[in-house]
Amino acid sequence: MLKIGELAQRTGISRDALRFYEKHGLITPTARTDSGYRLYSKSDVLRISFILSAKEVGFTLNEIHQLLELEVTKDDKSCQDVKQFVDKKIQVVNQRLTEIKKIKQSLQTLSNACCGGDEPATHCTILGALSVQNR
Amino acid sequence: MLKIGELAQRTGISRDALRFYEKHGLITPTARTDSGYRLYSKSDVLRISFILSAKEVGFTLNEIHQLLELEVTKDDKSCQDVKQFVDKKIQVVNQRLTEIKKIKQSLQTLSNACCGGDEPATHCTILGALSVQNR
DNA sequence: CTTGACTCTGGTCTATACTCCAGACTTTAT
DNA sequence: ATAAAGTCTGGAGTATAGACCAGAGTCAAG
Repeated sequence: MLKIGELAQRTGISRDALRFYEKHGLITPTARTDSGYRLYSKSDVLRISFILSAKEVGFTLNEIHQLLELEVTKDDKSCQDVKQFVDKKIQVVNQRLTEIKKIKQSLQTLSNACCGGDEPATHCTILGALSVQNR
Repeated sequence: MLKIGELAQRTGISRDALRFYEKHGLITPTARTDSGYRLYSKSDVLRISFILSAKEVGFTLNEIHQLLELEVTKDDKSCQDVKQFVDKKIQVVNQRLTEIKKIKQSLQTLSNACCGGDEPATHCTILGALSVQNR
């Protein structure tokens, strides 16, 4: 079990941020010491790394909270709800995937354009590179 | 040439946001009318759509500003700088791409897990699905 | 030629996601 | 056993990305 400082170091996020996430229901330490110190387990580490990944790609803490809350139960009705919610999120993720690939292409084109590259000079700004993609 | 309201409608972003972007140097209207109304051209529309894409995938306005400022000149030195900056960004984008693919996989696994799916019940939360990916 | 829709600048306000104290308690190292 | 380092709660402060409003000017239609 890790104390908050150790977890902070391991995940590269601040203690304050960890407490902030807790306050907003994204994570709860697995246990507390008698004196009230937070204790985090391996699954807490996994949870944090999910939060970081999701944040990285543009989900808000609120959305991440919703994702983490998802749990398919035996109840058919709630299952349908979850599936619907998840499928909507998959669409969002797909959209995001497309956008980021376009941006990557643009950056790549830009990187290749000069410094001995053989691309014409019109690619020499990000927008130039982008509009090449769009043709 | 479009007035601010028309551009807002076309891009789905508010007038206020457009003026905000202008204040922070992300975009400048191509022209102004004698009375001071902003006038936007086609390239402004392209610029906006780049800003939106980049925002979508998690770049801050500040980073987007840097991306838009990039311009490879004839000067070799500045060219090296630009290439270095862009290559760093490409790494970031690649990282983001990996993260988002992992998240997509997890969502997909979750979506398949129940409602008649044949995945075992351990996949029934996003973290369950994610840890399956990690195996 | 006026009324309603649009735009201008400048300013305040809000939500999100933290960061940074303060004052008190706990743990660790010497 | 005491000093330094770490942790606690609660609250104030900050950066980002706008939203919203006021008061004034502008434009298009009837």
